[in-house]
Amino acid sequence: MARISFREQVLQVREEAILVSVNRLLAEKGFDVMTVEEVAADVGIAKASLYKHFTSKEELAAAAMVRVLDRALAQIEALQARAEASPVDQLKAVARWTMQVQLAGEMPSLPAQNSVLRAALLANRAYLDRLMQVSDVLGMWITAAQAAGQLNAALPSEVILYTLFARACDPVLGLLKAGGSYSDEQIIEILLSSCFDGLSYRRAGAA
Amino acid sequence: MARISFREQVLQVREEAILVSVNRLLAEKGFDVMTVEEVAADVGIAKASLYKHFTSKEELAAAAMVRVLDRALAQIEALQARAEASPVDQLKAVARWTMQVQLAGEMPSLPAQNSVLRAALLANRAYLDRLMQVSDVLGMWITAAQAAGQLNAALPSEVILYTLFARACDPVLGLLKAGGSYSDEQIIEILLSSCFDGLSYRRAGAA
DNA sequence: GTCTATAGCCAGATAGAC
DNA sequence: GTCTATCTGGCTATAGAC
Repeated sequence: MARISFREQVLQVREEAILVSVNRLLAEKGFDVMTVEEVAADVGIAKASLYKHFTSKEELAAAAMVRVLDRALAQIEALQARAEASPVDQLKAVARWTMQVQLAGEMPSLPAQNSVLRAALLANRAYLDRLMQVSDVLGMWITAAQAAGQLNAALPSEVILYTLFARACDPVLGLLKAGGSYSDEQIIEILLSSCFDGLSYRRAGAA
Repeated sequence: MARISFREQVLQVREEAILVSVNRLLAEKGFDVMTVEEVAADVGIAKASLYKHFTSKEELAAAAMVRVLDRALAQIEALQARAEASPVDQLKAVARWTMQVQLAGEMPSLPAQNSVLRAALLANRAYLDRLMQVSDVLGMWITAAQAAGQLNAALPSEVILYTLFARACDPVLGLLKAGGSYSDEQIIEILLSSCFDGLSYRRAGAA
């Protein structure tokens, strides 16, 4: 095991603090509105110091995405360990976790249109790597659930994958939370039902 | 009927041209990235002239939202005329129209986090008025469909309303279109199915 | 590596001539 | 009402002292 100097540990801790701030600010305001100055002020360092750790605002966002994808992968790994759960239950657990993160105000939100940011993300190995890891595991669960007759096999598996990813930025969560009529847990269960069971009526006993 | 001078007609035409440009740019880039200068250049007038018609960027966005809500209300009115359709079919038709507009690149997208914009929208009578009109009609259809056993009565009606509204900014549409495997019509039918019937398997013949 | 200070740029909004 | 020219301010990013 390589020795890590005290100085390097301090740097790691600082980088972690930066990512916590970026994550929170990205969740609160989104990429376009968040400013690097804000991040620096939130961490309590100078803006120029931030740029020694991350060479651009886009890289800062990418690091935040890597961070949240790592959290997702940890969740997924924990789910894999419990082999008794059916594929569809594992997928529901992932969706539940995703919505919990969003309701907790910890889900970074990036604009889909910004081409500079897109290019930075697509050039970021760490990000792409995690994104593919998540997609691979979820894709396997989806295929298995369809084969087992738990998920609608008429839907393309990519549609199901994208739909699950989209739970991370579903505006309905925020609207219901703003309404104040439901607890976070209730909101999640309601949306889990509307997502998997649909808006239409289901005869009692349907899968 | 008040006489409208030629000069006033020219102004109305110009305002309409402005709104068309704003609508398109809001759909393409979103509010934060769109610039007033861009809008002016697209219309072919000077930025200062734009500010004679609309006193702020937020008001510009609000006017675009009023415009799209008017289009939605026209659709809804046309649906109301066809009384033979069941409530759930009318709701599906609205969702279908909403997704068509988004796929056509004509759905303005506003950030949910921007507080200045939110305040401007909530202070805009024309916007709130249309939003309530749409919500009222859809709300009635939802209640009727639930009473008729077509929609899941266990779901709060506001959840269904919000879920339908959210079709206007569903990222899955863009992801599938970018994939290139499906036509716009196929994408819409697939997402209509996943929205109303859910991701889970349904026994054949279920409503 | 950290800071202060600033370059360089571009946004939203306005002044004032026509 | 339209234009050109400009103001004002905030942004990303960097230089250079410590």
